[in-house]
Amino acid sequence: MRVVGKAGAMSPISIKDIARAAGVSHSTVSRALGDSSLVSAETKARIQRLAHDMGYSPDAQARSLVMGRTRTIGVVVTTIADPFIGEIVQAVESTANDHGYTVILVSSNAESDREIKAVEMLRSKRVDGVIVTSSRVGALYQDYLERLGVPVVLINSHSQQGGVYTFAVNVDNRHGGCLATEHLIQLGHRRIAYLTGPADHSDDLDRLAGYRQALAEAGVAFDPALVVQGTGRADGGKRALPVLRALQAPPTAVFCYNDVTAIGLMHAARQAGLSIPGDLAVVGFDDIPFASYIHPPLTTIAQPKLEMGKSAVAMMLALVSDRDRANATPLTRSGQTSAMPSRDIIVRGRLVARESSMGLHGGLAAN
Amino acid sequence: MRVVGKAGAMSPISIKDIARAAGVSHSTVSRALGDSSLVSAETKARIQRLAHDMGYSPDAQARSLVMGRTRTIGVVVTTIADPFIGEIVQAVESTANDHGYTVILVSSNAESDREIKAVEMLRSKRVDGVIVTSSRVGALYQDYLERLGVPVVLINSHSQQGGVYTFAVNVDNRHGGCLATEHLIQLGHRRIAYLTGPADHSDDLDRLAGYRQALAEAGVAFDPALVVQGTGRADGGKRALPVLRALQAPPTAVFCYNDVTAIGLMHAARQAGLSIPGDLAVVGFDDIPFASYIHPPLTTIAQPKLEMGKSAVAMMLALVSDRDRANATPLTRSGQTSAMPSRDIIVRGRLVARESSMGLHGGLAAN
DNA sequence: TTGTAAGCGTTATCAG
DNA sequence: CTGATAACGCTTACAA
Repeated sequence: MRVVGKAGAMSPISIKDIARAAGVSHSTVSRALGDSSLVSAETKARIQRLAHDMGYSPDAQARSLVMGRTRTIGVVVTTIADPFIGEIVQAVESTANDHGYTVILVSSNAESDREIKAVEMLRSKRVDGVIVTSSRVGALYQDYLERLGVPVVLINSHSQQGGVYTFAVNVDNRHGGCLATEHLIQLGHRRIAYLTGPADHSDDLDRLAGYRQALAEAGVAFDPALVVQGTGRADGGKRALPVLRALQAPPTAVFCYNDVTAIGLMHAARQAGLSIPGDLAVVGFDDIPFASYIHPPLTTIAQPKLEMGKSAVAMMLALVSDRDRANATPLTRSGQTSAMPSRDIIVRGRLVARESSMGLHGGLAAN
Repeated sequence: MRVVGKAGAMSPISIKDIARAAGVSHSTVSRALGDSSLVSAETKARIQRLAHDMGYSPDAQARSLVMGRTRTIGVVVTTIADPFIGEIVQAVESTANDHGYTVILVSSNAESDREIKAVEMLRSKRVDGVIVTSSRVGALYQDYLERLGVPVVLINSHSQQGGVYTFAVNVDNRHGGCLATEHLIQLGHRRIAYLTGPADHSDDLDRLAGYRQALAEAGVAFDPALVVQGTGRADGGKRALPVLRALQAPPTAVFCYNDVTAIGLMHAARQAGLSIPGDLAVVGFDDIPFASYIHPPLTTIAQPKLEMGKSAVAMMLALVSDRDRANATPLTRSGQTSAMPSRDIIVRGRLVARESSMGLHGGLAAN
């Protein structure tokens, strides 16, 4: 049974406390703890033991104050209660941790006042960099991010114009749109709708472009009536169904901006008595965890979320150490250095064919 | 067009810079910025203007160093790529932010080495408190948490024994288990299975207890064969199906530890050609966002996630300010103070009846 | 009302 | 190898 001692808010022990206990100066303790070669192996060992026994924990704030970096990155999301964002953040957080970095999480709910408040907070905390996920980064917001003076890496976010500090990791939306549409064409569909995400989202426009490209390559005429407005949320899919059915020549297949939209659409279709994929084949985008668990399992374009998170952190870290190195030689406008070959990383998604597009015994999956 | 100036890593401006520009001492600046009454309204305004114009941002670390608190809380989760946890964290993060607190997110993947690394990190960052979500807090882990010396609030987590600093917000699992089971009994089911979560999880045991209580109150005999082991993940539901079907007297309904398990079960059932709820009625627990979007929509016990997140933060903040106040009067073992009436908050879930238990025209939902 | 000085816990520079 | 000493940016007695 361990004696706990006074449970009150005792301030944690510092290197000075250890110094006193060890009969040395606090700088020697600092060196010993930092495994410096300027301390005799003997006293080093002694001090390290002592520090351990006394339950010493270095004060990251004090250290950061003098070191000029916090080993902390800010992660800004609209909401983490979104399965796709959740997976990205999970990847970001764990790779950051593996590299000794801590993550401060801020959610903005896509409200611009919260966004600027968030940035202000991160600035005060002196984060070494910021990663922004799945946001449409408006001009004002981007300006604030720029002024942070630290590297900013955008994941699947669109910014107005590239800024000095802004780098990005994006999925190849056009390619994904192509894959999805080609898949449906291959299954014999000719009237294929595209159910969009939120308006003015560049991801959405690129996926649409991929859709059109695939149609064109297959010699299928593009029909603007088949492009239906969604929201990027489940309700968008729900509300789109009646619109699709009201068309003179309704589609036999729908490519949706994302999985959540597709799920909303399928839900509504089912309630309307439509069979999927019999009456309507559906393809989503993202491959959220539940895509394979809904009924029918959703065909989708899988984004390599883990890879994207890792890449974003790697990019961030490269930028940070870059800046360290470049104290007298600041980043050039192009931001090119040996360690940082490019300011944009594009990763490709892959088609995950499931039953929502081809049924249990349909097309490619026949067995 | 704004001139950006040297893009290099210029250190941000400090109160000394402002002091120099304003022709006053840095302490006057500090006071002015802190809106102290010890500065003439005139100079105060002048300094505040200046600070704004110069783009000043206070250094939270320096401030924390002298103030002794960081206004930062650590949030530890197993993984945020879990819809339930995601929603809790969302609630925690936004309420914390509303109160001027920043959230450091750490995910442990339920690996004990990561858990202790996480705690060590939070300690170094000098967080004012820690909130732990949905973990089985093992003895070792809890010991580490205790030694942090800051308040710890557990959300839906079970700890071995209450420690000095450990407080909790929990859903009433027994009550939830009761609700779910009563619902199935009311629909006429008598052979009702319980599909468990991960082994040795107290949540699971309490839900089981609620299940048994409801059975007993309805005069239905408890059959141990109907308690089938799951994992808390979708695969648990999947693997449980054959076990359930192999029983001499298979159940007509299943209450699952959580929604994810229920979804895995329903998925498997569907592939096996069973109809839900016709062949098997299913009830989950949590009410994750997708519960209403799967097919059939899942009947479940909704946890008040927003309320739980808010309560946890409120509790945390109360504990923190408590400790502030109690510099000379440390917390007693009971931790009772005026502001903190109880060390445990229990919230009740509510039944959300959907089609997985009663079909479109079944029971209560008939219209 | 303002300035001076000390101190928070570190690291780093410079003598010894 | 080790110890003073300064510095990081801030708050806060204590003096003026």
